[in-house]
Amino acid sequence: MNSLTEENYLKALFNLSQENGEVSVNELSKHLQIKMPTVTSMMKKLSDKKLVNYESYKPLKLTEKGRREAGLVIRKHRLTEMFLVDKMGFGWEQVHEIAEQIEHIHSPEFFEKMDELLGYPKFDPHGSPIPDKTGKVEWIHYSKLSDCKAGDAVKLSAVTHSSDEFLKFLNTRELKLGTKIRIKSIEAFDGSMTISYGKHLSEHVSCLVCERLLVEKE
Amino acid sequence: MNSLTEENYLKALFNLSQENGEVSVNELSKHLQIKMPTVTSMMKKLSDKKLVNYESYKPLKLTEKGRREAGLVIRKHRLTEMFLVDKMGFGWEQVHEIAEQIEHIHSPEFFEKMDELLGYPKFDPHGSPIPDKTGKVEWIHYSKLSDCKAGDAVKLSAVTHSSDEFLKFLNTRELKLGTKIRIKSIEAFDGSMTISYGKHLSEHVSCLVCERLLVEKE
DNA sequence: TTAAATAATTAGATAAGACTAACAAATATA
DNA sequence: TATATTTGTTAGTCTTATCTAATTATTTAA
Repeated sequence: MNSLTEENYLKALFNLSQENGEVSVNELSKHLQIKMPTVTSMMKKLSDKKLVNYESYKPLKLTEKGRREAGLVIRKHRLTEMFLVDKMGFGWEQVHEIAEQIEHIHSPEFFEKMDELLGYPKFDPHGSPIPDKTGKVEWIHYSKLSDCKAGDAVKLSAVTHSSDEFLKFLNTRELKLGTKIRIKSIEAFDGSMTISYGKHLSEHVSCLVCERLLVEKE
Repeated sequence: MNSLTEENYLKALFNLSQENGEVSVNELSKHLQIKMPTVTSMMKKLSDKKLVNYESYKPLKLTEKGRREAGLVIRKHRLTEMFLVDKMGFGWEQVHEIAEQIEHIHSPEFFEKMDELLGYPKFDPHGSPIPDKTGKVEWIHYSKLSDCKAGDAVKLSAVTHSSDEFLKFLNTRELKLGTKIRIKSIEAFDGSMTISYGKHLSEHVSCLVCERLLVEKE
């Protein structure tokens, strides 16, 4: 059984290693807001538990076991977010903080019941895939809106950040998952875009926003 | 902000001091399964935080502030139990363990939403009153079934123990809250009773069980 | 290719919350 | 009332998870 703290390290490693599978101590330290020596010592501990491959001065990698256990925590997080939105009436911008706590509840029955009541959902309210009961996650490769070209027609399928402020911003612009977007133009010097969707015929969005929106080409 | 550990001590003090308002270190130690020296030092800490009136070798008493904060934890526990039973379809014997964990979630909105979805319930699935938003609880004085006389007709209104095994036992006997019970006879030597209710015309229940059933006289 | 900057580790300290062993106070019993 | 038992406290240790300061590797830049 992993402690709440260990679960948080595993989850962070899982999320950070999505790209290349490797994470530096420094990255992990910054992401968790925990000083590097503390991270180093936890990596040794998780290495003893066969959850992380750790060698001095080498990048960190989750083992298969570590990936599985991290996946199970993330499964609980995402199921919870879905439950809060679908069954309790929260907005997608409100659920991250609550799920961050509920993901550590130890009760298979509780999450089993959520899953059942939700009808076994495959994605959470931010478009992230929900790992299966073994902790495995189907990795879907969406494009960033920022990587699209002027003229492209795409569908908003997920967001990469779940902070309250960012999602509230999307709410004010009426940008939600499923929204069909057309890229009217891209500013060459800062990567910001002018897009149209629904009733919004001409909205300007910054590069930062574009990088956080994941889309599927139509 | 109290730690999870502190919350558990407060809650235990609250529950144990229902009778006379005072609890001994020994009692608290046994109830929490934590050795006495640990309890003593935590009492000093809670005393510094003005949550407990602590003096060496004197019985423990929650302060007004302590009672309020304990009440708020118990409110979260009982709202959760109600939610699990009413909105998620758990049995009353399954919810204690889960609520024991969820009661420590820090999110007023989460419990506010539960309360709203449940229609502001006054009692949990075991008949215990749910403290209000200030942590205050309406103390209702039911009788123990074991204190009733032969011939009494009563209604089962609450149970004093929420363990899985005990509640499963009540399930098998189809004893639920609201059940009208008539006491047919009482064994003088062990206090066990023969009772009738619903389709059960003659059930024998031990003294231990009678002490855990709270009833209202009709 | 050496010096500077960055990243990582080691060593040692601290706080929370648990423990045991030993002692002291209060209560119960002979 | 004197003694035995039970209850409570003190002192000191352990573990987990954090920190800072100092040191060592590695990487980057001159």
